[in-house]
Amino acid sequence: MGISNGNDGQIEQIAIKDVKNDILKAAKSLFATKGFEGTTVRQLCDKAGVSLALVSYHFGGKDNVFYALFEPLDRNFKNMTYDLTVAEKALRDFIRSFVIYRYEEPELIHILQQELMMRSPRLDKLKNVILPSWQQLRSILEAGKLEGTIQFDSVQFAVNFVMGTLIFSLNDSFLNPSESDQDITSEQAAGLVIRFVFNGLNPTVIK
Amino acid sequence: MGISNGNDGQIEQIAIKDVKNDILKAAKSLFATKGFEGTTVRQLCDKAGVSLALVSYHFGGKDNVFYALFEPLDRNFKNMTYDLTVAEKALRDFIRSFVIYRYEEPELIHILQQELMMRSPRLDKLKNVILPSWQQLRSILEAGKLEGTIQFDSVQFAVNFVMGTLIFSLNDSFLNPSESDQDITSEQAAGLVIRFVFNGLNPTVIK
DNA sequence: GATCGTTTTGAACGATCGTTTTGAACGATC
DNA sequence: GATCGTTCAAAACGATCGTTCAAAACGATC
Repeated sequence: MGISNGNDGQIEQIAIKDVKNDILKAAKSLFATKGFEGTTVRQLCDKAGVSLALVSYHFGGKDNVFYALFEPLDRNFKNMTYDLTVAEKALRDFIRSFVIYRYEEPELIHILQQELMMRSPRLDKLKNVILPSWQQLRSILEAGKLEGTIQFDSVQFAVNFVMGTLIFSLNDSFLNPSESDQDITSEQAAGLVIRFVFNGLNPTVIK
Repeated sequence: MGISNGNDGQIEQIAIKDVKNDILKAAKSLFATKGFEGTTVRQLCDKAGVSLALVSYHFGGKDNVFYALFEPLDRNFKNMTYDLTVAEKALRDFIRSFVIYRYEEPELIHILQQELMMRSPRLDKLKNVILPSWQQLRSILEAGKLEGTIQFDSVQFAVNFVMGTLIFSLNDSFLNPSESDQDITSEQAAGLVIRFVFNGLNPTVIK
């Protein structure tokens, strides 16, 4: 589109190619609802309103559209650290930031869930995105065990438990999607998950 | 193959068609590892060691192979009830039987997980299999809330939390499949999940 | 051993997949 | 205004998808 409105090309950043963004937006939506394999390039281009050839032209193939979706997410997750001197608080912060991100980018998180479940061949290249946060969670849990504020036998199971709660508990109803639409803020959602993780269904007062 | 070893045809039950069973076995394995869409009929028949046309001939199509996988599971889940007068025990029993089934049929459960995550178009016909157990869980949780032994705000989130823990916490490590192979019995696994569900990571003595 | 229905085979079908090709349209530079 | 590289649209590409078909092979019955 017509960039460079007389100025130096410095504002190029905000006006880059509509087409690439349109494809990415359509891909995010389609991959989330129909999965990667379930989405065809033609559906993608139809939804994006661009010609069929442009996926290959701009991205070099369907796969690269997928990977391009997670590049910003990769950058976001790189520089996250938590204070391990108080593991309990670190875990709360971890959950909170995860839930908040989930509210900001529900489709990306949903795609990640699908790919994890499918053990898709694309996971290899997604490890950069996923591994850091899982390792941070693992560190937090191990610190909490030493601290005595967190209890578990197997770190592996504990990590999976927390991740499972993060991923699953906030989902809409799988089978009665009608009765979903529970409007809660990301802060409320985070509190909910935190209580599940720390106390399960135990009917004790939460501190 | 040669059935009817001189007797009446009464033992037919154990000797039914090799081909159909071979296809089902191959399908269970392939669908679990590569997903339904990721599996081709040709791979299926190769693995089963049968000719390409036999999937359509015996089952009438790839889809019907999929549904046939869950017919026995459907029958199993129909007649399950739990004593709701003691919801806490009912929930423990529910979790235990789920975990045990998970150990008996890990591939079927894994396929179900995938289909749920994908919100696949096949879920409609799988509702017969899935809905009953989810509704039972829901009933148990609601009974427990009345009883005062189980605490939560939204039934929906609570159901998802329990299911997420059941499904996720026992998974092998998604990203380091090497360090999996944690050999625990289904009884131990059930105990683990029960503790997660009831107490989370809370470092309190379990009763 | 001829005849029947059932099961299996190999080849082919039309449809659709992701990708490539061709050439026109565009804006920038000289 | 001619020429350049970039961007886009239409058509076509080979490959592969799930399924079907005609004929061969099989087992049971007469």
